[in-house]
Amino acid sequence: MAFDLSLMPSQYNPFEVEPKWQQFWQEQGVYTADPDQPGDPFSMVLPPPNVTGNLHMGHAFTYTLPDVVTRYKRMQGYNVLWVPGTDHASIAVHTVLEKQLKAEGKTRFDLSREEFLTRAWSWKAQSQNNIISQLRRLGLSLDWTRLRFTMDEGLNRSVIEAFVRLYEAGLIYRGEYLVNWCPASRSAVSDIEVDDREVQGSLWHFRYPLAEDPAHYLVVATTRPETMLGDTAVAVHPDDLRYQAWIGKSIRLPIKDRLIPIIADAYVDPSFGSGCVKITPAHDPNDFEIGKRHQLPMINILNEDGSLNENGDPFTGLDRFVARQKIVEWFADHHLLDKVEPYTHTVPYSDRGGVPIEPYLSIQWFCDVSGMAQTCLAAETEQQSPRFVPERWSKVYTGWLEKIRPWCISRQLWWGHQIPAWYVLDAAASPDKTRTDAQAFVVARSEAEAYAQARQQYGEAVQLQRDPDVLDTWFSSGLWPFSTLGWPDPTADFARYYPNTLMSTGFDIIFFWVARMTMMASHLTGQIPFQDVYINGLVRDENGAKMSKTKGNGIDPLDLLDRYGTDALRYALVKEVVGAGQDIRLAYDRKTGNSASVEAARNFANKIWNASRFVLLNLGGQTPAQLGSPDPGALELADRWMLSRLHSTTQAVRQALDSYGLGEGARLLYSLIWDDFCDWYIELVKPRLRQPETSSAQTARQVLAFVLETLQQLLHPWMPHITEEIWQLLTQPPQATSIAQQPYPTAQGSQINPSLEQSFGVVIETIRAIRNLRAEANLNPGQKITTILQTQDPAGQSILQEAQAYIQDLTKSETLRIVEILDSEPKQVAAAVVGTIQVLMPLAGLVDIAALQAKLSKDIHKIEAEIEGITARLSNPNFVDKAPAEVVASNRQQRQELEQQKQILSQRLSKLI
RNA sequence: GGGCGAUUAGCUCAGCGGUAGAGCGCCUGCCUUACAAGCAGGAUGCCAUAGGUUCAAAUCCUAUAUCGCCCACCA
Repeated sequence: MAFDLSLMPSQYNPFEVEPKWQQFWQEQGVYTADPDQPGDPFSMVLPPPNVTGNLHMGHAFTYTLPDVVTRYKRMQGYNVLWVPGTDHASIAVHTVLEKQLKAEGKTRFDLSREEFLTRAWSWKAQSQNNIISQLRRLGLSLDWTRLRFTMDEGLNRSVIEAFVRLYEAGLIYRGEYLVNWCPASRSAVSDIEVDDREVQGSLWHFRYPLAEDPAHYLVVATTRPETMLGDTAVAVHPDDLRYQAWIGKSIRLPIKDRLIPIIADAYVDPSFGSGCVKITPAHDPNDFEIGKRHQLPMINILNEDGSLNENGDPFTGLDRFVARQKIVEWFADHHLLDKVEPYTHTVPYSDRGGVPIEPYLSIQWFCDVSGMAQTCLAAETEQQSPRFVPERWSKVYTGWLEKIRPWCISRQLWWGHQIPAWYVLDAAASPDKTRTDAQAFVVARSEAEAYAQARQQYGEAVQLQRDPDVLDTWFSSGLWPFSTLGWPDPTADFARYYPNTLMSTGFDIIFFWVARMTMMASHLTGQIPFQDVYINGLVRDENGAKMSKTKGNGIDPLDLLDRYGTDALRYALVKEVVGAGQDIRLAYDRKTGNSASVEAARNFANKIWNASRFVLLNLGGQTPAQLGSPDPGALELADRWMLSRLHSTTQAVRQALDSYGLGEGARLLYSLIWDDFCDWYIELVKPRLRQPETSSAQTARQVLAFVLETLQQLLHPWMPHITEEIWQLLTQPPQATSIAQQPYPTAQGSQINPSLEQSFGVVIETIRAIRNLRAEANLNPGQKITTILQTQDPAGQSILQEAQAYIQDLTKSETLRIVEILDSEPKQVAAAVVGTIQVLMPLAGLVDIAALQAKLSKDIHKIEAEIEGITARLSNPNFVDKAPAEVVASNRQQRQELEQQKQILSQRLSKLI
């Protein structure tokens, strides 16, 4: 039965093949994990993409890498679970929705919380569908039956449980904190929403008179004069000799006429400015820390909209920037303005509001993570748990844990997990976040539980109001490795797949996410949540710049998928990866939308496709199983060479994959498939297949079938779709099954033959030399020639004899003579040397004597230079004494060979003249 | 200011102790019944600079320069 060619057009079409198998995998549940099945577990959770917008190139990269690992592990027989999901991303979703509201001329405060959340959920539904279909297009082997969302019912239960447990352990508390406040949007913003801009400002130097002696003053400098209204101290360095006498005395604060102390704190840099710093604990993070150290009062002078409050008297009601001017004028008028300098400094701006943010004192919820951090540090330094790949990221992780600070977990937003704390209402007052409040509250898993608790403590008539704030998104993300497995319930998944085997993510979220997961997990589950952390770098644009929305230099992965197919994009991204954690640059032409590197990968796919087409055309419809294994005794030289290459590469690929060498594995297979299999083996086997009835042809078919199937399995982790298609066409499995479920090829040491590979290399070089002579003589491709190979080396003789038919065929030599000694000397001969083999091509009337002469001379010069180098080395006694014997021996042998080559070339040259 | 990467062919990058490799691009021939998204052949490199270790350095060490990232940011 002949192969139906219509199944394989001469160009590979990923757009037909890829959706077909994505659907097949889904329908067959190929990636659905079963905890009851055998096999060592290999488990991962997908870093959940935000439910905002589309997948970008970073996602394509950071998700393809672990997919390669996962597919490898699955084929190795592990019981694999890879859990997909999405993240609710409080801030990002708020940003999107509030932008929509703004277009309608509203703010979220014009809506009820319920109305806002309804909008948020519908946005989420739409966005999640979009993202899921894009993840599917990447061909990721995720278990979709276990899809989670960080705000779904089960995860909400995990979050509430975690909060209550941490609270009950005394690790969650309320406290004062300076948040980044955006006066324009009247909300707190996170650090990542703060955009540092360099601005040309001024540094104002104010004189602060001493209380007991107004004639003397200290000079303090500030970039924000209005904050002086909230000053509660002036600080100097404790060792600063200039101010020793002042420490402990008081300043009479101008305008406010308030007495504030002069304190000593090592934070102050004596060499900067006057060495005196005004301290405004309620409006500056550093001052806040100093204020706490010295128990200074914290005076908030601002309203939520950035105007001055009653503490800002006499400027109450003025905008902060208007007040700034007034205050500067006041100091100037009172001869207390020492000087004004132009000053360039960075000012934090709100991404959302586009105005400078204010550090703003408020009551927030905190998590004391210091104990967890210590546990994680000990695990990392003592047991390398988790193990970072590459290892250098471990330092980033431990460095952050070492200087850990309390984690502010409350956010003044609506979309997210609402904090499970209820305030006891006394005078029907809502909780006031701007002052230290002594308001009573209870923390509980539900409102009913909260009331039960409150009634017990405060009597039956008690009324409760839930804290309106939500938790930092990273709080739920921090539970992701175990909340997705059903925690806190003792589920089968949790028992089987926790802790995870691998966490694969970008370096940018080691702090935000990886450390939060290890800390939360260490406390709540008593375990580090994953064994290995594989850190990937960035995908940079064609100029090496980081892709970002603001720069607008992103490259849309969907465009590249549409143009080249999924396998091509996957392969192009992974092939670039060296070791791990290295950034990659993606070639891209912004005008045409072409990407040279993805195109090269697409061409590689097409090459595989056509090689498979050739094999299938020659197998007569038989599968590898039907053809059976070749009789070892029937294997010919090329067969043995191909099998050796296949097995030695298999070994190298497995070694690479075992140490996360994903790019190296990709490159090894490229060369095996394109160079060894296509350029050499298929070409060598063609003459045998022209006589299909012979046993030589049958052996070739058996080897071709076996090698092709093995290649698909080897390559499958990188290019899952095309390998599935070819494998199905080739093996025609009777039942629905996927290549993803086949065992990964194992290398058989008995088939690996280095000396065969080496001597076959001589054959290849000889063929190349003959082809080169043909090309230089400008012979027509069809022109038949006679070739003479001369060598006295017995090993050379024997390999050439064995490969005679190959050489003759691939060089179109009508006659090929292999001799030890040249009998007759033809007149006009093109010549070259391979090792100790002399290659001669009699070409009466066709040889350009002058050109050949020049070429031979050039070769001789090159060899002489090499001989000189080796001779210098060998005549150095230190080298001969100290270098390993085999290195010395190989140098000697090399020199001998080069001398022979030189001799042959010189003879040839002399005969030419 | 502290830390981490990178610097190899025109471009993008491998190699990481025994004197250089790939893909793309370029040049020359080819539509050779698997593939022109291809085949054959070819040209191209003081491996950033300066020291050091070593018999031997693109490869290890130390500085320097340039580029890039992260963290902390002096009122």
